[in-house]
Amino acid sequence: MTDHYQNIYNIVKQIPNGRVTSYGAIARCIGLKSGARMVGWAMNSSHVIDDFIPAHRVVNRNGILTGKHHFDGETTMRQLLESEGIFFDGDQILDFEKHFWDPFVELTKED
DNA sequence: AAGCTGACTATGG
DNA sequence: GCCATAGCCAGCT
Repeated sequence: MTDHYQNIYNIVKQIPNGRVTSYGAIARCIGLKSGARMVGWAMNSSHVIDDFIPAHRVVNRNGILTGKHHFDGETTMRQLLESEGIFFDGDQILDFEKHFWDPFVELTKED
């Protein structure tokens, strides 16, 4: 396998517009024992690959934009999500559960 | 080679 | 509800 990285990217790329998920959710979804940190690390490396990775749709379990500093601007991540219809309280997503996109559901339904 | 850091999470005080 | 610890492990110095 191309390592868990490819799996992570695969999941993140499937996050629909206006939805978000957490690092831990992705990690567990692909059975990543390494923990959620590796997911974040993968995001950091996502800028090297050709695929577009909507990393702004990946936040921590609290719905907080912990990775905003890795974008062009400190508000880029938030503005991207706001443009997708997500509201914020500072750096925290409002109604996080409503916007939460569970990778398990997507992989389970598989229609 | 050894140590530090980090886009995390869970647990305990 | 905030602060400290611990588990996790890939990259960087």
